[in-house]
Amino acid sequence: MSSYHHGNLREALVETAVELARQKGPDGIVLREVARRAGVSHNAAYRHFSDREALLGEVASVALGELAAAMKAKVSRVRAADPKERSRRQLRATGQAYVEYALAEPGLFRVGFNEASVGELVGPYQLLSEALDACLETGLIPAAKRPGAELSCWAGVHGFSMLYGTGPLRDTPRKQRDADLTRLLDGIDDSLR
Amino acid sequence: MSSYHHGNLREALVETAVELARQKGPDGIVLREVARRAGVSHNAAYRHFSDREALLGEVASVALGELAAAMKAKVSRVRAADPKERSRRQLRATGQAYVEYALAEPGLFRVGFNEASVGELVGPYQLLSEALDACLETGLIPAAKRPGAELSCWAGVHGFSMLYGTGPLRDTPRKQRDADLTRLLDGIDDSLR
DNA sequence: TGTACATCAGTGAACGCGCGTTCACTGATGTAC
DNA sequence: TGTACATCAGTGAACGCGCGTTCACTGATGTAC
Repeated sequence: MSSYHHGNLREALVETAVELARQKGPDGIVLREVARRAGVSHNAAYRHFSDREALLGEVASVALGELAAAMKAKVSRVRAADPKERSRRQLRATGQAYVEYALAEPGLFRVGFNEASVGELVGPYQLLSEALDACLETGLIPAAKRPGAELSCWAGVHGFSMLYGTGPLRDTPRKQRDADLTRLLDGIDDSLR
Repeated sequence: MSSYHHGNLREALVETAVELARQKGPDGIVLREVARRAGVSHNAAYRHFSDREALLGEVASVALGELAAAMKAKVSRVRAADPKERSRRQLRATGQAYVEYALAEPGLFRVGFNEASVGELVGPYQLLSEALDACLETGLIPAAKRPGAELSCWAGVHGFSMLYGTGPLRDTPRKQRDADLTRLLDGIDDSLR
């Protein structure tokens, strides 16, 4: 009786797959290994997911959810009396949180970006848009610079994440890396004035 | 007598592997498939490469060589009488060529970045540095902005390449994409003044 | 100039591995009467 | 309240596949004498 009906297998499989993605990235999500770790026969997953791809999609969704949550949290922690300064720091916070998440969870982050449908990106993207809107309202950035501003922000932090996360700059010492990130955000800042 | 001594197998294997990388990315470089396409038994490669990883490294090196060449070519094609304007356009050219290469050869590009040792990046990186130096000399960018300027340029174009190449924006229509790239480069431009 | 021989670059078979997916099955659950 | 039965969520075995790597081998090459 103990284990025939797991009761919560779908959720357990997703969690296990997420864990594997954390440790080894997209290629680490291997159906048989997921099943093994969940203590279930290797084909039980097919009761809950049509195939491996479907499970990957679920993991990607979790990853982007976490990313959005991290961004939101960091933004909400910003304190500043002056609205202009506040909007500036909030924009920076979105970028900072993005990079921090990508560096802390390189495997999950990659699954998120390889497997995400455009729709699932809505969360993080929306947060960036809102931060930019706020900067516009406070007058931090001029109206002329607002359209398409998402792009340079996103490209910058995404590129940074790639280069320092799994890319050729991955062995940069943390201190240097942090300084580099600050400079990158400064640059983005400047480009929007 | 025809085929026992290939004569040029090492080179042929690298070329074949490059071709596979072009078509399918890093995971497409499969030793047995490379050998098959080169018309040689599946273990012949071990006479020339210690293992699969060594072959991948060779492909990465080719990719980065191509990238550097494309950047160099585009820079050298810039024509402008005013030195300031010329340096500006040359800097843009490096970025543009980078993105163009990444989008035209997503598979090879990824091999280049997954497998490259820091040393092999020297080519492309150097070209960027030189373009920035030139901008400094002509007075296009102030001395205060020069240190570390490589970073925001690189992160920006690299992120763009990822998002539009294999990432979530990969289905953006070409026209839109080109406009987005122009805006990105404008932003980088602005951030350096 | 001819030839013995060392060296090199290939071959073919095999090892051990792991994967995703499908099939026919069976144990557990809960619901209708 | 008790029970027959449909349904659901698991199991175990098997299929077909392909991989990287190693082993003992053999055919071709070129060089020393």
